[in-house]
Amino acid sequence: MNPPEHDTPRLAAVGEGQVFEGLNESQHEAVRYGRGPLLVLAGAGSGKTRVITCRIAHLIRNSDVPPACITAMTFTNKAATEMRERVEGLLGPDRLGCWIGTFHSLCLRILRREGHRIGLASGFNIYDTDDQLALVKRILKQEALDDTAGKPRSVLSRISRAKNALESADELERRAFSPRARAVAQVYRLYDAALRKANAVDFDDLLVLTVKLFNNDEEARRRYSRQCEYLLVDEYQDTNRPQYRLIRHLTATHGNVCVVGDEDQSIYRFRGAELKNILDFEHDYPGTRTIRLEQNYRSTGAIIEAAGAVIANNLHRKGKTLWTENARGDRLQLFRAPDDRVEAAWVAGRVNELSAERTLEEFTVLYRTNAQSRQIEEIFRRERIPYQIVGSVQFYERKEIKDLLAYLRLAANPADLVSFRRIVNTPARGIGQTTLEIVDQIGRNMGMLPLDAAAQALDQGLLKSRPATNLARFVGFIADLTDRAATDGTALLLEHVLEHTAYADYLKKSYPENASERMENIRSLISAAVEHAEEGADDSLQAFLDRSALVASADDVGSQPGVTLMTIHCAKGLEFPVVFLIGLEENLFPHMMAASSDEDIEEERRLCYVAMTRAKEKLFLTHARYRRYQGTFLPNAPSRFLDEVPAELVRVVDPQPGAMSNEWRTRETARSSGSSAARAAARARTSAPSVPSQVAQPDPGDGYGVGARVRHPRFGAGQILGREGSGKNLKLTIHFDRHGTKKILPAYTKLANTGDAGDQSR
DNA sequence: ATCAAAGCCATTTTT
DNA sequence: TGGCTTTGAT
Repeated sequence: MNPPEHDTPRLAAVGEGQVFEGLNESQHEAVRYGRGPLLVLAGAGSGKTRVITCRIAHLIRNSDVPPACITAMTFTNKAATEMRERVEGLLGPDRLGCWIGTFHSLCLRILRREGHRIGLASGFNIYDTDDQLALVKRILKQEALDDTAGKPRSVLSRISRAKNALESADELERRAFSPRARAVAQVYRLYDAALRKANAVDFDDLLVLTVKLFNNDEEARRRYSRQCEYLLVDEYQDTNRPQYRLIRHLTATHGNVCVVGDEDQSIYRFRGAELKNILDFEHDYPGTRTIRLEQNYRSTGAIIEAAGAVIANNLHRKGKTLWTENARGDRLQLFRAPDDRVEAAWVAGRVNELSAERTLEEFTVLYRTNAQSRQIEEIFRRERIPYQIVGSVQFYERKEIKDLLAYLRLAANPADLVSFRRIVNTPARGIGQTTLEIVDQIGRNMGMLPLDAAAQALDQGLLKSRPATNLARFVGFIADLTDRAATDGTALLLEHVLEHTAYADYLKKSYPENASERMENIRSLISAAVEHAEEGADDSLQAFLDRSALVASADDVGSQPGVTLMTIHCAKGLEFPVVFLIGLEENLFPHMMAASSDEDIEEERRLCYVAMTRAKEKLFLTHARYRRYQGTFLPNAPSRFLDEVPAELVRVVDPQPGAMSNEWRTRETARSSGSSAARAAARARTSAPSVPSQVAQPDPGDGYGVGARVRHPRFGAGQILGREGSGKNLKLTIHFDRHGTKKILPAYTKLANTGDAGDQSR
């Protein structure tokens, strides 16, 4: 397994020193390690990108490995770009020759070349979630399965889960025991058939079909294993089953793979990431050398210690202890806000205070759910603090962009049913439901593609004259577009679509509020097309569409001036001098939906760990005792994660008595002094600060205090949100983890008290 | 065909 | 609470 030529790097190689410069001992070992499986457990801020890039440079420069045998896989384009640039920085501007890209782009490349071997037609389009959803909705409606299978979103997510488990529709059906599961399996089968018919693949398919190819085709497998003779995988903790299989296939002949990851930063379980991939790596690849990168170069000692104490509560980990030579730094600050407005105001106050000596770009506000950005945005606008929100609506998900691209996609692939449907009457051109139903009918009965079916309907004179003219014009336009695609560049095609459809007028009419903004987006799309052509790689329409499908966000983090607001998920891989982590409350973080299983709680804790380790110098934590959430104003106990931070690392800040928001004040005075909420608030203000959290609500003595966790014989675990009446008439509003919110009379139902969510001290 | 009212329902989302 | 989809009326 260890051919001698790669065992010892050649010392005489030019620039060897440069490749190794400044690496610590573990990093150095990881970079120089020869052939065979290598697991690099890289803690947050431990320089893992550096290790990967240096290793690639070292292989090429010092070990004479041909670049064509090196492949590095990442999850994001951003990571891939950064890696490519850094390797180029180390090796000089000469052409790299090795493959550095995302899993999806690698698979796409393979499928474009080899897809025919598994019956995939060339020129397929790639469907994103939007397109998938459109297809699922169609199927549900057509088959009248809406009621049985569930809502489109949930059906789609079940299908996706099955795909990520490498389960076919047949397999899903075999172990489907409820009518609903059977219906889902049926939709899955129809959905896959519809995809193939539309000559399209979804994101999951890119991976799944590549695995299928390698399952069936040994020759292809061998060919690509050669390109992956030195395989490096980034963020291994986030790989799902197809990705795992893919890596196994590609390394079956040589077992030569270097995976880099951190089990403590795995936060995509909900998308199929399997933590066991990294936990079992040593078992899967016997003879693995494991190297831990535990020195953190990013954060202060206090931050590292605090984050380490939190993550130590997880059981499912390999175990690492992050340390740093950096100064201890300030203590963390914890602000206990009475409500979410005060919380937001406090964040704004700290930003204003600290911005005397820092630029706004050094701050970030992190939250668990997108909805939490609202309060922050409001106060930032009021205080005139510039901010930027990252990751809410992706550029390529905008309607105007998707519309325009749909024209090109249909021109490139006339089978693309979803694109056809999307634009056949957008902008409105008098092609209505009735017309489309006729076309649909023909398409299904005669097995025709949408455009052909439309032509057929016209030929047979099945349409009234007005719709017929309109439809004929549309079909003609797409045909014209297809012709032009052979000669014109993408930018020109887009301009043509824009002009011919009078899309600008459509925008003005349909979206008077923000038509110009949307038009600007279209301009950006056209610029992207121009740039793409200028890069000179592959100017074909397909190459542009592929890129549009796989390149997610156009706007990069930090590209806009101001404070950055984003979810914790979006923050992964980033770092900021000052971090505000807000909304540290039970039900929110850890999120209600994740309260049911230990695995989910551990993932939430990892999320908390990721958030904390983004901070370089200052870390502020906040929780609100009351929060407006989904239209209601509810109490929440402080997050259990707060209890896990050692008290001596935290300075607790309680609000000024007068610092309550108006709404809070009116509530407080409106209620009688005996009201539990008012008492809780009073207690919150006067209580001595301590890190083990206070209960948000006083216990009324019967064990059914607001915030308490209870168990219902039929609905299972839940949390008390409110109470009315007393004695026999006591009525509780309980949110059940699995069955939603219900009103329960404890006099009639036996409720078991499972401990107060507010008091998590173990 | 188009628009307004009314119901509905809420995590996270690298590609 | 608000954003999205469905429904109903013109």
